[in-house]
Order: sequence, then structure tokens, then C-alpha cells
Amino acid sequence: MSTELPDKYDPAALESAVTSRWLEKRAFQALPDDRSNRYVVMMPLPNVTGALHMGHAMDNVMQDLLIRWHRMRGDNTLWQAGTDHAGIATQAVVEKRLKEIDNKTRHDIGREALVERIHDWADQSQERIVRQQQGMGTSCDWDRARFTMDAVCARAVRHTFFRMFRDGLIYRGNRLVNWDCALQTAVADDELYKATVQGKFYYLRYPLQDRQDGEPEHVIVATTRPETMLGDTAVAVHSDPAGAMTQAIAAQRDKVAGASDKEKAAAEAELERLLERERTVLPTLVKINAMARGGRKILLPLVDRPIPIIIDDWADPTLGTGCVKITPAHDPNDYAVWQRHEEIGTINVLATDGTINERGGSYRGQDRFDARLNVVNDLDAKGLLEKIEDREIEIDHSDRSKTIIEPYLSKQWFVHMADVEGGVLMGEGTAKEFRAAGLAQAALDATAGALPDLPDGTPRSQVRFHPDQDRYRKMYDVWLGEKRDWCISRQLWWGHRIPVFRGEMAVEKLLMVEPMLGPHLSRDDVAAWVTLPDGTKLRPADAFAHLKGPNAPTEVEVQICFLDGSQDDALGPVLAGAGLELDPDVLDTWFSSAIWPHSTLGWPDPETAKVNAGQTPLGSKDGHPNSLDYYYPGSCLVTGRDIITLWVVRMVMSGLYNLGDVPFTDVFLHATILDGKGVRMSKSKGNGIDPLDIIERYGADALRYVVCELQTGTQDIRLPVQAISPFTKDGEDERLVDLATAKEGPFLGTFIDPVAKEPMDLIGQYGGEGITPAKATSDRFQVGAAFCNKLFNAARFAFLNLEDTGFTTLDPTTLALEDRWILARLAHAIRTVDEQLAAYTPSAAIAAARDFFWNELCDWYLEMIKPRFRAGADATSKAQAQQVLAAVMDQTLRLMHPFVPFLTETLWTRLRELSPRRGIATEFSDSELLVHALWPTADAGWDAPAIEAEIAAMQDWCVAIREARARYQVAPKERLVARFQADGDAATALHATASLLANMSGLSETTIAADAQRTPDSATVIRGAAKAFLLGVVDLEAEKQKLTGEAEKLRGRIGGIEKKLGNESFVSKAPAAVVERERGNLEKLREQLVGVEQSLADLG
RNA sequence: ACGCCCGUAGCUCAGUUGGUUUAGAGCGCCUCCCUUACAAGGAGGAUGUCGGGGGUUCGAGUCCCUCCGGGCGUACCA
Repeated sequence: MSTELPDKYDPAALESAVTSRWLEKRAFQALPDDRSNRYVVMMPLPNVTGALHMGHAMDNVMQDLLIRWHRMRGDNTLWQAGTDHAGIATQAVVEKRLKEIDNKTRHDIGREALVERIHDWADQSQERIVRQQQGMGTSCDWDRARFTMDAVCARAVRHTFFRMFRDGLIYRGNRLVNWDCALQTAVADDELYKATVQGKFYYLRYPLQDRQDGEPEHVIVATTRPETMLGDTAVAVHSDPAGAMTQAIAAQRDKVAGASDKEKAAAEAELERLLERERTVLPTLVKINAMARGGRKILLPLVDRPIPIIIDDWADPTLGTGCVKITPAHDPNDYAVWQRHEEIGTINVLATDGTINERGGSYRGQDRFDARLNVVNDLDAKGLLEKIEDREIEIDHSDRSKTIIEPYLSKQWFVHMADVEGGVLMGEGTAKEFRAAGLAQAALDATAGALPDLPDGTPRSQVRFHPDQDRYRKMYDVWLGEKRDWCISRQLWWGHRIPVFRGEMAVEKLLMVEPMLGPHLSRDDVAAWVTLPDGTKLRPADAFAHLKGPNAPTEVEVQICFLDGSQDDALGPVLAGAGLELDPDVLDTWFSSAIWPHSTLGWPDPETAKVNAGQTPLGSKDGHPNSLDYYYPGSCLVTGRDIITLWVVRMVMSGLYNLGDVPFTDVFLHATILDGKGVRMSKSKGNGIDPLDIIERYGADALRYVVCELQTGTQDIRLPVQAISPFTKDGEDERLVDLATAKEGPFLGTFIDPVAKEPMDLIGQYGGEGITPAKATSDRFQVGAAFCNKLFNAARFAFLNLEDTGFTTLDPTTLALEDRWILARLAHAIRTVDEQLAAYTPSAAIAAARDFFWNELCDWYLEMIKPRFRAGADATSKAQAQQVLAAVMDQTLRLMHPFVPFLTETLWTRLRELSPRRGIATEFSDSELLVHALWPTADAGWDAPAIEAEIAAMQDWCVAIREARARYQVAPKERLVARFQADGDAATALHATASLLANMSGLSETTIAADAQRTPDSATVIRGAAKAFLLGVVDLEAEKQKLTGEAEKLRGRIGGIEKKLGNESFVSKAPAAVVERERGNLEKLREQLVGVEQSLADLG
């Protein structure tokens, strides 16, 4: 293949060629070997809901940066690729399409057909995701790509479930969950978002049952969801309304006293309100309290159900009406009340689709919002509606269906997070086995460094966060510290089915089947629980004993889980005969992604892991360990802040549980990408960008360069987005519309083109509404393209001069000044890049690489050596320049590779052809592909501080001379005669660098002497005690003005320091070194001022 | 309501444990230059009461308090 570089930088052509080479050569393949240094990154698996966006690009590039860096450092590097089935999100998307395209629901086509459709969708998404990732240069091992629903992952899911179930950590319970009425499933807290809706606050009158004299006619309660009254099981009042009121008033008085001027009015108003309540509401509450103690009841209207008035301090006398309706099945707080007063019971009045169920009497079948209106109207008709107030309500919505979430009491599966009596055995059966207080506690211990030492006495790994350990660990700890049980069941069809056969069984029947069932239940690979009506959970043996005893109940719940999935089919019919059915629900997606760091490596048994055809086997091979032993635990998880609670926590927990060790030791949290308005970027909002659009426009390297540059630390990043206007006419220039300032259009994700005054659709969803689609871009990426262009051209220049460059051993100290200088600067750059990557600050790393390359290599070194490549130049000098240039290019390409891999890989091929052997004192190692080349190390022999200082001084002169040239408008081509007035070190340095300086600042002739004189037409350039006179350029007045200005500045600075040094406290209290430095500065400035004044005097 | 983060040049961001006089970078802007690698380039230049106020200190963009503005998280909302 021709590796000759084209004239112009063309990222598209070059990148696709490089991608093909990498893939053909399986350049990213990871195989266990003898190396003990490993680097393992588990990609936070993108879900198959749709395409990747800018946030993924950030995540991918950050991982690739670390991966390529470590790979080049010689680590055995694994980057695990794959995708997540994302149960609810994917099913929601496919169901939505089903509805839109075929106008069918999932129930119309059935479970099997729906799952098949989702599989198709997932396949398409995966393909697109892989294309996007490969387009970005993502260097993960494609031969190990996994999917959370594939055979390898599925087996691990089952094993994990089985173990937790067997250990009693997974249980089925009747709990209040977040219910999505549209998708008809429980959803996690993480899948909710708050939205403010305009709602109403209804005050309802509940009549008393058998009202007695002196009692109020009604108990008034308030609610925003009146239809839930159908499920009320009590009304609560505070245990001591008067006391609570008095206390609240006292507290408010304190607040008023301590309030700032601004808060005062509000505080006083609140106090006034409380006092008013004390007069008007409290007496009633006191009465109701007494009635509650007397066991009086309410007759719940519409359903005519007597419900008790109970005493519970959840009812706050200062709020609402002071009394609270209690609906345990539909409100978290009421649920808590029920747990304190179990006798009141629960009544669930909602069906799974959000309509009122049979317990709602005549409202049955009505949607909850219709029922709300009807309930209110009916109450009103009966005179039971006190009043209605308008109120803004912040309410949970499902992120998946965008509908209002209902708190819903239902039977769900949970993972027990809190501590367990006797502890939890972690890493059972491994060499790292230990006992933890509970699952959540184990994960907390992992970040606290509080896990017990390994059996051999070495400390167990600890999880650390970067780049801000304290901040992120706190987020992790706070979330985990609640130890809230994790609801893992979803009423979906897409996902891992919960592998439990269960059912209510008559004890009589259970005992009858015992002879047949018993032997199975005692097997190691079968876990079973029998739950008594009082909630006691017993293992089969204990259960049978108990059920044969005197106090046996008549009915129990039986749950059975097989470790081996094939047993489901084998024994399913038998169990069905006994009345046990496989649970219809599926597991929360996070259950499978939580074990991703070890499921992908073949856990529980890599030797038998069923990978797909053509994939890397996970078992041991050629005497090398299996993938799990070799690659677990991993190194670093790279992700965004919001994932800490979703993933990091669960991965740590399940890694510890299954393997007794953390899945990774480091967590790198990168920034969130925001749009120009500071809003989190997402494709669904229309403020997002598809990485492939950027790649098409600017190239993948440009994308990567900018993304690295954006990652500065913990700071989120604003990336202003522009729409490419679809309304430009042929021949007209492309027009970009800034979306931060553009007016929004009629729908979410549409914007008005300010010139055409037409709406554009940035999310491609409003074709039906006739809105023109538009692509998004960001001109921030131009910077990256410019950088790549510069690198390309610098390499082109180098390559023009590197034909047949050889290698001979060179002593760096004997090289030309500029050669020694660039090597010294290179060593410095390598060290800085390394340090910054280690510190997880890519922007600082890339800035160091860029500064070296652009500001030193291009701006100075390449210019300085040009004369040595011209015809007639000294042959040895030329050869050395070539060898040094080749060596510097070699190291620079390596150093840049993790940032801009495509371009550097391309240039590397050409460099190797032109100069097959490269190095300075010793020859560098070589590698066909740059991906596999060794990372550069800063050679201490290249350091040359004295030379760096000399060149820095030369550059300082050069800039000053250029500035004078610019000021006097000397044409670039005009060479000037310069006389330097200098002695001592300044003169020595000038002598050493004179030819370089002449070359770089356009001097035809330089003389250096202590008594050099200016000519009347000279411009004067002053550096410290030395001066340069540039002959024949000056405008006397301008020169005077410039020198006067300079003198003024100097006097100002001198004055400042004199003042500082004149301050007795500064001199006595500041560190001696600081004072000394100031004195030195003062000395230098005074010297300089004398020089300037002298020059002014010379001008006359 | 509480907790965390942020507010530095027109824009996007650096600024390490307080200490080099006059606070940096990139983009944008102004002047000049198509110099044989690169106009996606080169040379030079301008631009900030570091959100406001107060305090600690010899010294504050950096530490403390307070207010204002923005983001995120958690809770509450009968």
C-alpha cells in the first residue's frame, strides 16, 4: 500500500484505512499471558435503546485514552466491550414503535413475538453503536464483546440470583413501589424525574359514623389525589395536637427573633398563620384526638366503609387540615403509618393500567384521572367537598413513558441491602472469602478501606474516586448509607426472567408431594423457601418439620430456584402439577449490569463459558490462566457522576458478593456535557450531537482532541451547539444557527432559523408535522481539526527531509544547540503528559503535548533546523538534524497517539519507511503498529537546563526584535543589521545563539560588544542590562514614546516592590526566600530602568 | 428545606498547599504577511475592580462569613 502522504489532510480517508488495519490485525485483542502488569477497563455498557451521543463520546474517549496509554506502557490491557439490554427502556421504545407503526399493543402480539421484535431492535442498535465506537477509534477487544442477555451473561445472572436467593438475600415482599401505569411495571427511583404540574388541593369532608353530640360533623382532610380516598383505611390525627402546636409556635417565635431583615416578613407571616390555626383549627383537632382515643370511626363516603380515626404523629397539626387520610397502598408516608398500625389494613384501588379496580366500587374501570373528577363531583353533590385550591405540585414522572408515577402496593422481589444477623458470606468458595455485615455495608467498606485483609495478610483492594476522591466518595456513601432494599423485579417481557417457581400451596398438598419434591429440595443446586402466613421464612427441611407439627398453618407460599436453567424445563411440569409456576416477571437490568465486570469474564466458570462462534474463549489456554483469574479484579471504571449510584455501587457490591473482591480499584468520573445554555446534553432534547456527525465534519481525531481538552477536572462542560441551517440555497455558504440563542420552535427539539424564520427539527421526529430536519454541530471541534492539520503538515515537512535517515549512536551532549534543546523539551513534555494522565486530567495532558508540539517543535525547532536541510549545508549537521528530527517525530507520534490515534498511526507508517531505525544514544524499539509501540520515556540524558535557559533567552530577544519590526512595519523579507550591547553572561549567551537568533528574527548581520553604539536611526530593544540596536528602521518620535512608556511601566513596578519592601511587617513576617526574591527583582528592574533612561537620553 | 459543585477576558475553561512585580490558555477580535510543511498557517497586538459585600493575613482569584446568580443531589409537599 502506498503510504505517501497526500497534499492535504483528509481525515475521512485516513481514518477508515486505519480502522480497517486495526480490525484486520485484531490490534486490540487481549489474551492472558505471563505479564503480571494488567490494565482492565470494563466499558460502562451502553444500552441498546438507541444510538450513542456526546456523553458516550466523552466516556469512550476517556477510556480509550487510558487504555491506549496503558497498552503502550506494556500492560496486558483488556477493554471489555458490550451492550446492555436495558429492559424497560428498550421495551418502551419498541412498544412505542409497535403502537405507532402497527397500532398494536404488546398484548396483541404476545410475549414471544414482542421479545423477538426487541431482539431485532437490539441487533440493529448494537450494529450502530459498534459503528459509532469504531468510528471514534474505540480500542476495545471486539472478540470479547458481550451482551447482557447472551449465554455467558445469562448464566452469571442465574448464578448470582441463585446464590442470593439461597442465602436469603433475595426475597419477595409486598411493598410500595413506583408504578408506571403506561408500561405497567415497577420502576426504580433512578428512572424517575420530577416535574411540576398544575394541580389542585381538595379539602374533603369525611362524615362521622354515629356522630354524637358535641362532635364535629365532619373530619376534614386534604389531598391532591382525591380518587385515592377509595383506598383510605384510616384518618390520622396527632397524639398531642396542642403540645405540637405550642412547640411549633415556640420554634417559629425563635425563628422570627433570629431572622434577617429579608426573612423577617415571611417568618412573621408564618407565625401569624400558626397563631390563627391555634385559635381556629386546634380545638377541633383536640376533639378529634379525644374521639380517636374513644375508638370513634369515620364513615368513608362513596364506598360507605367505616374506617378508624387513629393516632399517629405523621399528622402534623400545623399543616393541611391537621388530619390526614391514610391510604397505605398508594402513598409512601401512609404506607409507613400502616406499618405502625397494621390493624388498619391496606386497600389497593388501582389496577395495573392505572384504572380503578373492583375495590373502587362504582368507579371501577375509570382511569384514575377520570375517577378523580368523578369522585370530586360526587362528593360535592353530597355536600362533602369543603373547598378546592389551585396548587403547583411537583410530581414523579416515569423517565421511560413520561407518565405520572403512582405509588403502588404490590408484590415485588427485592435484594436485602441492610446488615444481616450473622453477616453475609462474600466470595463464597473463593480464596478471598470473607464475612461482611451486609451487602451495602461491604460496598461501603470497599471505599473506606475497611474490608478485612486477605487470608495471606495483604490488604484487600480499596475503591478510589478520581479526580476528586472526597466529593465522589461522599455521593457514593450517602446513597449507599441508606441501605434501601433494591427492587429487582419488573413487570416486563424483555429481560432475564426471574428463575423462581412459586405458588400458594395447601399444606396438605405440600405434604402429599413431599416424597417426590423432598429429595430435589435438599440438593445443593436447588434453593427453596417456604413462607408461612405470618411471614416466617423456612428452609424446606425446617418447613416440613414445622408443617407436620401442631401449629401448622393450612396454606404456605413455596418458592424454588434451580441453579441450572435446564432444570426449569425438566422439572417445570412436575412443579406445575403441584401448583408452582415460574414467576412471570423479569429482573431489573441493573441486576445483570451489576455483575458485568465478572460475568463477561466467564464467571462462575470461564472454562465452560459458552462464547459465540469466533470469539476469544474465556478458559485457560497454552498454560496461561483463564480470563477471570487473569483479568479480575479490573483497574478502572470510567463514567459520569450520575452513574455512581446506578452502577458503581452495585458493581462493587456484587463483585464483592460473588468474588470476594472489588471489580475495580479506581473510578474516574468525567464531566457531563452541557449545551450552550448549561443544560445537560441529550439527543431527545434536541441539544445533543451525534459523534458521527462530528466525525464526518471534522474527523474522529478532532473529536477526540477536543473531548480530551474539555475534560479539565470536575467542571461540567458547556459545548455550544449549532444547527446547520437546512434553509440555505444552492451556492450559498453553509449557515450555522446557535441553538443557545435561537428561539425554540413549536415542539421540544425544534428551533426557529432566525434568517429563514422557519422551524427546524433537531431530533428528527417531526417529519409528520412538516418540520424540516436539521443536523447539529459545534464549531468547538474546529480547534481539533486545526491541530490535526498542523500535525499532518509538520510531519509532511519532516518527511520531505527524512529520506533515508539512518541511525548512529549519538552523544546528546555533542549535538547542536537546537537539537539538545528540543530533546530537553521533549523529555519535559513526556514527563508532564505522564503526570497529567496519571492524575486523570486529560486536558492538562493534551495541553502539554500540544504546547510541546506546536509552540516548541513547530514554531522553533523546525524553523531553526531549516537551514541545515538547505542545499550546500554541512553534511554531518544535516544528518544529525535528520536523525534528531526522526527521533523527535517518533517520540511525538507515540506521545500523541492516545489522543489522536488515527493520524498518528498513519504518520507512523510513513516514518518507519523513511527512517526504519530511530534513536539518539540508543535505538528505540520498533513496532509495526503504533498502537503496540512502547510509550516514550523521558531520557534523563536529554535534560539540559543550561541550554534551555540559553534558548529561552534567545527566544526572548527574538520576540522583542519581532515586536520592534512589527511596530516599525519592517517588511518580513527585509533583513536587519543588529548591534548588541552586552557583556558577561548575556554576551556569552548571545554569542552561542547568534546564528539561531539571526535566522529566527530576520537579521542579516549581528555584532555583540560591550561598547556597541546605537545609530540615530536605530530602534532600541532592551532585555535586562543588555540592549540591541536595530539599524535603519526608526521613527524618532515613536521610539521616544515607546521608551518613555517602558520607563513608566518600570517605575510603576519598582514603586510597587519598594512599597512592599518598605512594609516592616512584610519584611519581618514573610518567608526570607520571598523577601529575597523581591529584593532581587527590585535590583533587576532598577538596572533595566537605568538602561531605558540612558537610551532616552541618547535620543536627545 | 438541607447537602455538594460552580460563578475568572466577548465565548469555553486553567489557575496545584495563599507569595515573581502588571492573573493565563484556546477560540473570537484588531494590524501585518498567501515566507518553498501548514491561510485549518505565520508575526505582532488589544481585552478582566477574578459574581457583590465583609473578614483573616505582611500578602487573597486562592482561606472564612454573608448575599446574589446557575447546576446537581436528597428530602418534603396529607
